[in-house]
Amino acid sequence: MVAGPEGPAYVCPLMPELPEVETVRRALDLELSGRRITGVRGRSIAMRRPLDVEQLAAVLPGRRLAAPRRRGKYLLIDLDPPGTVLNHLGMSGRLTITDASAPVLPHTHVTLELEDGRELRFVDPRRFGMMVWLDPGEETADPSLAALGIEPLDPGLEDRLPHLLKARRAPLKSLLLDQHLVAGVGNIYAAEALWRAGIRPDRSGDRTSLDRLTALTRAVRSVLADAVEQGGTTIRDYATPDGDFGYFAVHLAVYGRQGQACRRCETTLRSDVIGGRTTAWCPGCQR
DNA sequence: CCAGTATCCTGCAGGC
DNA sequence: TGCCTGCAGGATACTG
Repeated sequence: MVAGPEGPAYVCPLMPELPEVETVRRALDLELSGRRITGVRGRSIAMRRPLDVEQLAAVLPGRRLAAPRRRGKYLLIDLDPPGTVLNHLGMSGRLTITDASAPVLPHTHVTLELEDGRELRFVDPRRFGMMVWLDPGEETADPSLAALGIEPLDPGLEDRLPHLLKARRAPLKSLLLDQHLVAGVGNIYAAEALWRAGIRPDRSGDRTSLDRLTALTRAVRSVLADAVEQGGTTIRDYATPDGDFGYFAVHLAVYGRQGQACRRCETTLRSDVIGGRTTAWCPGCQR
């Protein structure tokens, strides 16, 4: 996150879910709050939502970055004079803070030039992410944001989520990934939360007791909170120049560990496709 | 409304 | 060695 003379500085790692986006948010807050944007470079392309560099270039220069916010996996970068850059990292998106002289990574779609000689760059090879401008007032009506469910680290999750899950027939794994119910859980932390709660990922919501759904809800919160804390550690230590950090610092129990022994019961972990997504789990202790 | 599937995109791993 | 295929995933459009 710090723009050293050597080059890139900060990046979001693989597959950004809530903890990773929160880590990026904190980095932007620490590094860029108050900085003025002096220019915008890039080329308009098709992304999750169309990337309109001409529009960004028309509105951003002259504005200052304020404290960024996060909603689910979305990053909202408020500016002054008011207006917001709404950003989603998709699954391969990165935001880097670098000196202007740093090498430009492939698939750098937008570069924001800052008054202090640094640059904020949006890099996203798979283009599943997005960066769009929201005029003041547009945020409340934005279709992406309006559809989002409960913010999982906010109070009230335990009161509401178990009942939402209980009302649905789909596999719990699929329900945790549904951003309309709870916003910010992705494939990795959904699998981890189910393992922590000892619940099979293919179990349907309505066939699970409220007590167990409450335990799952608490597991969702704890796995996200733990990962945020890990990211925070990484922030304090700063990222390696190539940005490889994040998941390596997190102790994953099941994701990517199929074929290996469960850390709780030694059973060999397996991997199944549930709701179209690869899901690692333990047939020994997830019931 | 709900559940399930296809789709976008590139990089990488595995097979031959 | 090199090409080809398939898979990975978040959000959303679509189908039944």
